Parts: sequence; C-alpha cells; structure tokens
Amino acid sequence: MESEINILVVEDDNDINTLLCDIIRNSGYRPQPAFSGTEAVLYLEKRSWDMVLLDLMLPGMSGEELLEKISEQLPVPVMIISAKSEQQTKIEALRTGADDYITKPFDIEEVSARIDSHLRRYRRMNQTLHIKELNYKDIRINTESQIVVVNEKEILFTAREYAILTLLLSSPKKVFTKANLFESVWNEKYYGDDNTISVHMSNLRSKLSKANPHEDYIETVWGVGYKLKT
Amino acid sequence: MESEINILVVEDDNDINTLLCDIIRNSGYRPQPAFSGTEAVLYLEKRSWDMVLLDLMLPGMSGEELLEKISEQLPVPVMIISAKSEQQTKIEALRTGADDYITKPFDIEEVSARIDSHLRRYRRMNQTLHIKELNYKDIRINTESQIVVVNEKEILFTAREYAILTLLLSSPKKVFTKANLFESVWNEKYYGDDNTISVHMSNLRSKLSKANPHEDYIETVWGVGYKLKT
DNA sequence: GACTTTCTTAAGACTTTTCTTAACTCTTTT
DNA sequence: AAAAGAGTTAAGAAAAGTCTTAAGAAAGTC
Repeated sequence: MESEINILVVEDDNDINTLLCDIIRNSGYRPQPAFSGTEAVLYLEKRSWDMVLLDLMLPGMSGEELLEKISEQLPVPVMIISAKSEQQTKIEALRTGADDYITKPFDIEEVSARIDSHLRRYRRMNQTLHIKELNYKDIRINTESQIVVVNEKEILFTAREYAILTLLLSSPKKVFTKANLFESVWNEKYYGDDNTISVHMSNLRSKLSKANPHEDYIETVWGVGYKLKT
Repeated sequence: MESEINILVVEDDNDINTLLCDIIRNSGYRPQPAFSGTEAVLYLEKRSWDMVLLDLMLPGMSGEELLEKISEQLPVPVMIISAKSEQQTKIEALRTGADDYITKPFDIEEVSARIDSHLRRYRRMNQTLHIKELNYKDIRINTESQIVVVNEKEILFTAREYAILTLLLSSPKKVFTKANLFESVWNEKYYGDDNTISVHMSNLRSKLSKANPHEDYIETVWGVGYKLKT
C-alpha cells in the first residue's frame, strides 16, 4: 500500500490556492485546500500533515497567529507564501518558526522544488526520530516498528487491520462512521451498502479477543459506527 | 556542556566569506571559512558539520559539483548563497539536494534567520551518532572500515547492499518501508511500483544465507516493508 | 578504451491479503 | 413481534505485493 504525502494549503485567494494545489498534485502529493485560518485549524486537528503552505494575509485568524500556533504545537514544516515582501515580516516569520518564505508572485517550478527539498529532508529526519506510541488498555502500538502488543503478546495484523486499529487508537473517544473509516483507511468515497468493514471489524475483534479473551475493545455505536470502549 | 554548532562557509570572495562568518559567530555558532571546493572537501572529510553555506561560483571544483557530492554522501543541510539569480540554476540546486537558495546581495538578518530556521529543524538529526560497531545476531559491522563479518566470515557487500544492511542494523526492531529505504539509501523520492529493492533484498539474503545457512536475518512484513527478524 | 563490477529493469511465478458474496444469526429499535 | 441494522462465517475470486532470474545499462577500474 502506498503511503500518501499530505500537504495543507492555507490561502484565501481561490485562484492561487488552486494553483498551489495543482503544483502539489503534479509532484505526486495530496493537497488539501483551506481558505481561512480557522478552517486550517480544523484540518490540523483532524489528522497529521507532512507540510503546510501558508499565506500570511487571511480572513479571521491571521497567518502569523496560525504560524505561531503550529510551530508551538506541531512538528510539521511550514512554508510561507506571501505577498508581503518586507524584510522585517520575512525575518519575523522565519524566527517564529517558518521553514521557508517565498514572496508572490512566485515561480511555479521553484515552489515545487522547495516543497520537494523540505519533504526530502524532513522525511529523513522523521525516519530516525519521531517514534510514536499509541496506547489503549493493554494494547500498545509502536508506530515505528509497527509492532502491536496486546496483553503482552505480539499480534500480527494485516496492513488494513493495522490501519483501522491505529486510526481508532489515534482518537480513543471519537466515534468513527463507516464513511470515516472508508475515507481514512481506503482513501475512497463510501457509498454505503457494504459489509467489507463489518468483515474487517469482525476479524480485528477476533484477533484481539484471541490475545485477551477477558477484554472487549471495540464498541459498536448503533446506526453510527465504531469507537473504542471507554 | 553545550555542544558547539559548526558551520562550514564555502565562498571564494574574502569579504563575503568574512561577512558570513561574522553573521554565524554573532548567532552563537562556530564558522569555518573555506575558499575553494577542494578545501571544503578536506574539511567535510575531517569532521561532521551542522550546516554548510555554499557559493556556486568557486575556483577549481564548482559549487554544483560539490553540492552533488555532499548531498549524496552526507546528511548535512546545505544553503546556497549565490550571485546566480536565474530560476533554472536555483531549481537545479534545490533538486540536487540544496535545502535553501538565496541570492546575492543578501540581507544579513534574513541569512541569519534562515540559518537559525534550518538548524532549529534539523539540529537534532545532525547530532551524528558516532556508532562504530553495529551488531545483530552473528553479523558484525565496523562502520569505519566497512568490514562486515557474518558467522566469523568476512563478507563483501556492494555499496547499496552495505547501505541497506547498516540501515536495518541501525534500528533492529523497526520496519522499514520501501519508501524509507529508497529515501535513505538512494536519496530519492519513491514513486512505488519498483522492484529494485526486492532485487537487492534478494541478493542480500542470498549472500547472508551463504555465510550462515542456518540463520535467517531479514523478514518481509507484508504490505509494509522489511525488518530484521526478532 | 576495454574490462569488471554493480545496478536497474523486466517478466513470470508465486504468495498473501483483501474483496465479495451469501446465508444465517444476533441485537436493538419501533 | 416485526423490522432494521449489525455480526459472523466461509469460500472462491481478484488484487496486491513479493521473489527470483536473467540480461542489458551504467558506473567504476585499470
């Protein structure tokens, strides 16, 4: 299964946003447009990102404010793309936590090359550092080694099962609808009327209960979806 | 004790070199001037660096040539500082492995801010681990001499094979995806659908099992990648 | 420039996972 | 109790991922 690179594009101008998204798509990554700071925050909370392109002049929450928020809380590289060409603004942004700053109008090829450059280096770093541990009850997942330990026993899951499980553990309180799951794990639209997920859930539960028959991990929320048992 | 940050400044113009060194010194880092590509190579071989500032127009070995050499062999971030302002040059440099590109005449504050920005993000990674011996089961690798001993026998591996093997041994529990391997060993983006890695793995395994037929070292993790057998 | 080694590409065989379907059961809601 | 939603199981088919081999391309060496 191919791992996607996700890039958030925060830019209120529709044309520029579309252009940036096209550049990203042409490089083989997956862009997500956001047209305001507040919208960007929602996306940033929803999932993890490999990079953020950020305009400084935004409606509502300013770009600077958002930049500060991101650099304090998230390890994601941020590239500012702004019409503000004053040195002072540029320097402030870089000092606040931006990883790059380019001014409009920009050269398409250069933006593309810079995105690649940052990702290249950042991914290398991510590989050796950034070990995340996911825990829930007696389930321990090391996202680096992809080893899942349940009740002190190492359990082997298929790639899909692993994806579902880590998704659930990443937001222990959230109820995931079937559409949610389909879009996250399969990266496809969900058209309902499909028990593929049921089958996978069934297999997941059976592997889990084999490891620990006394515990119950996944809860069905009737008419909605699934969540971890609280 | 705080460890010093060392930055190599490759620039043939004496005044500019001095200026850059001053900027670096004022930021609390330790600069090392080099006035030609060949001189830079000597410094690069002598010790490890946290960052390299590089002019493209150099006597003897060109900056482009040096950049290529560095990005192939070393994980250090490189910032190009050049009078060449053509987009094509800039893009080529970024694609070759440069982490940033600024044109002369440059703004002192901006250079300073950009250096800090790169160091901030990549500093931890650059704390080059000085591992001299890698061990796993009956495999012993001396990373200085690059000699690999398996089951008391010295085995010769090709450069790629050696790179893959040391990567695996560096994190014995980690599952390396193909993208991981490609980015570390080849220093290139992975677009999937490529069995080069499979072939190298096959060759690696066959060499290893020739040295010790009773042992099994590399495990395939389906749908994910490879790891060392636990 | 010829020789050697190493790397990459391609093709086919092979393995494992995933999907789909279907029949049947269980649970909750109305 | 009936209806709707959800769960389980199993089996075959399809898809995805991997392994191996061999030959040509590229790189490095003398």
